[in-house]
Amino acid sequence: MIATSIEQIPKIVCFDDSPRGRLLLGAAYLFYKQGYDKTTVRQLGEFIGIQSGSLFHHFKSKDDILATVMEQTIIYNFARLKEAAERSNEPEQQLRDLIKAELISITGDTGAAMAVLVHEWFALSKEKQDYLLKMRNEYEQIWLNVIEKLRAQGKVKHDAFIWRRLVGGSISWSVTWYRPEGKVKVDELTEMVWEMAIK
Amino acid sequence: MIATSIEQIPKIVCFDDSPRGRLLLGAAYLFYKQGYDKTTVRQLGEFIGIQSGSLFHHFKSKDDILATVMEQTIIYNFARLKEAAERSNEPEQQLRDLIKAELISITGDTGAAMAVLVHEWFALSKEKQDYLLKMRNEYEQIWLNVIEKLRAQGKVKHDAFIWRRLVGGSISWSVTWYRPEGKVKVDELTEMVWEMAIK
DNA sequence: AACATTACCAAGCAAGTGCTTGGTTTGTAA
DNA sequence: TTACAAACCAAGCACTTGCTTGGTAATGTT
Repeated sequence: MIATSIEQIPKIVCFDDSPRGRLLLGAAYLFYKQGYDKTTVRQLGEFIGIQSGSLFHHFKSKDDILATVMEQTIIYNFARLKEAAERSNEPEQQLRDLIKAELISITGDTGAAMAVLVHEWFALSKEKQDYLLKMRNEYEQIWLNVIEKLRAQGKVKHDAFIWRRLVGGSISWSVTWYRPEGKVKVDELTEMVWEMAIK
Repeated sequence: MIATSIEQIPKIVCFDDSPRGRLLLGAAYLFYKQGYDKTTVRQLGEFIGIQSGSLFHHFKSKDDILATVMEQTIIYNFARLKEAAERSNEPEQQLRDLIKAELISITGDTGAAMAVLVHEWFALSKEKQDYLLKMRNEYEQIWLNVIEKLRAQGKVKHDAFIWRRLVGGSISWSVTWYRPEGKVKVDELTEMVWEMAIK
């Protein structure tokens, strides 16, 4: 059920294959599978094939590892969302692209890291939370821009913030049940969320 | 920001005011505020005003405290949902009642305990997960019954399971942002979710 | 070849963890 | 008053935790 070494798990694009990158990859996987607190530095060391003490050559604390996993994940998925938003000029299509991009972030290759981002948020220090929140706000701004265009066209009637939160909830929640290898494909799911959001 | 003794926090209906009940109330609060792992038995003891060792007179392990908090929460909110479903015979109104009931579970008095249920699920032993999953299934069945009625009327077109998960996601996610004491009232939010779900 | 940097090991420390133990207090009912 | 169980205390055990330290091997650069 749970892998015992880093060779057994799929790569994640936002982590390179330097020693540091592999460390982050392994950390993302273990934090995802068992939670941050239940993952010990000894276990993480063994997982990637070094002594636990050697971890602290790359990062100054376990906390720092978690924060870096989250930071890289946010940066990468921010870029992905931005790219999706620029793929079209037509708001309804833009919305479709945003939904799909976010679904892929959550259920695709970066899914484990994204889950860590949501689940272990409070394990972070307050300062790091604030720092990452700034990026999060930029991310949300992309959504809000599209929503406001849809509101101007009368296609969204509710408050933009709340609307985003309801739609975002549907998407985020998919981490708890959706499996990309299952029957329902991402495009279908995208369409269902899209219809619910805009009809 | 965070309370230091049990007198400062609001009661939760599913815990009585016996020593055992107060223990569970305090545990739900601390687990909610700081997470299960970061809450020590010493802190919990101090919070409710007894020695840490005395906790184990009431429960045989810290794990057992968490499981009991979750169990009581599920039982109580299962009853609440059942009651809501029986309030009307008209599916559209039933749906409204279900949405509102679940929103109240999550954002109202039992909110802290519900958050623990979601957040700390994997901290539970496998057997206890299985046990609680059975109750969870009964809970979901109430939803599915109403959805199937709506499908028969042609008011819901998508697959019932996925539909429920998208709507459930919107509702569950509200724990991350919604504050009952804020501007938006529960009835308004209910209406917004309802419209999104059925229109 | 000589040096510098990066990556790592082996061992262990200080602090904190859940939980146990043996005994004392408090409440309750006959 | 006596009897008994429930509720609790004070102390500490056995263990795990994140992290430090002083040193060695590997890697790359000039």
